Amino acid sequence: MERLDDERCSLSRDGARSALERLLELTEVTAVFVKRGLTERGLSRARASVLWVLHHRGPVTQRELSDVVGVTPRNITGLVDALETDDYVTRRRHPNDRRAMLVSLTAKGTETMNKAQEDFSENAFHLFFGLPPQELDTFLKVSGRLIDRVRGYAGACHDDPERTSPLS
Amino acid sequence: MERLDDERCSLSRDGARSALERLLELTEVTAVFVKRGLTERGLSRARASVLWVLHHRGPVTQRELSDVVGVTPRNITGLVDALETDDYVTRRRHPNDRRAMLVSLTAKGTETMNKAQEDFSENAFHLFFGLPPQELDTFLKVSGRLIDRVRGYAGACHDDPERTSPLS
DNA sequence: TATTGTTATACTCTATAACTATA
DNA sequence: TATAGTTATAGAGTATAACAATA
Repeated sequence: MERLDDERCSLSRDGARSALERLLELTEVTAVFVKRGLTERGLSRARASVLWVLHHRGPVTQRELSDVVGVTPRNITGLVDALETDDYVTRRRHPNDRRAMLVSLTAKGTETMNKAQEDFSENAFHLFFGLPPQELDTFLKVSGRLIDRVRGYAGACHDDPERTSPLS
Repeated sequence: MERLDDERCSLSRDGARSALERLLELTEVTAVFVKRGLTERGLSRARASVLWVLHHRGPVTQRELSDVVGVTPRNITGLVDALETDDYVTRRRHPNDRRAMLVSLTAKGTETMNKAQEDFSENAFHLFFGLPPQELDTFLKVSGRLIDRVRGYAGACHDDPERTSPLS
């Protein structure tokens, strides 16, 4: 914090490599952690993605689920089937378009997502508590920049901007 | 950088939540990026994990692959079958234990992993280039702390310390 | 014609359980 | 007995393709 950073182009090959290694490690442990939390609730990532979208957008058609979740309509049929069997969601016909199905959260589904959101906040607090605010700021700033860069040269093409769920 | 951080306990619920949201977004785009890179090489995550272990440990038994990669021996059989079909690895009998198989990289497998490692460094450099060194330091420091915390209260039990591959 | 959701089919990754051949 | 790897089987998630009902 004392050093003047007049060595701002000093990124070495090795430094870059170990930085990416650490980023991947962070990615890995986070993914394992998220998956573990979902498994404890009896949810897979794919099914949780569907619930997440329903929780934040309200009732939507399977077509929209397909677009937002990022899997084919065929797979949405399977995921909604499973979630319906477990009483997380219900299907009903769209009032204006008789081809389409409207998928909604049941009471159990809503309750599950509310609880999940509480636990999310709780976990977030424990995870970031005690970090010096300035370090947290820098972490968020760098994270944002990395996100932009990865998005940037990760194609800039077929990345659907609609897909913004933190679960998938 | 100028502010004295005498507000070091000021983490709000909202601040924590949005921090975790950003972390998950970073995790997500990184995972997508990694998967895309693997797909371009015709590799899945699971198969790449096996190649990664072989690249870093040399020929190992399927039992060891099972332990390190973190899937059942049955699945190692399947993954090695597929990698053998595609000429990435070969199987031979273990010289001292006729029950066991020794799995090794072929020339193609070695070449693939060398190229992957080059690309890894290349990507790392482009990803982190231009960041002020002090910001990068802070990012790595906070990342390390988050990794420790997630590992810490993500059970502290069934996390096998052998499983340290950045791919799985 | 185009779109919505489904049936049919297939591939990958994952797991458990039973079996074999060796230790 | 215990271990290494396999066969057998099952389930989840993914995909494409063909089809029915509707727009």
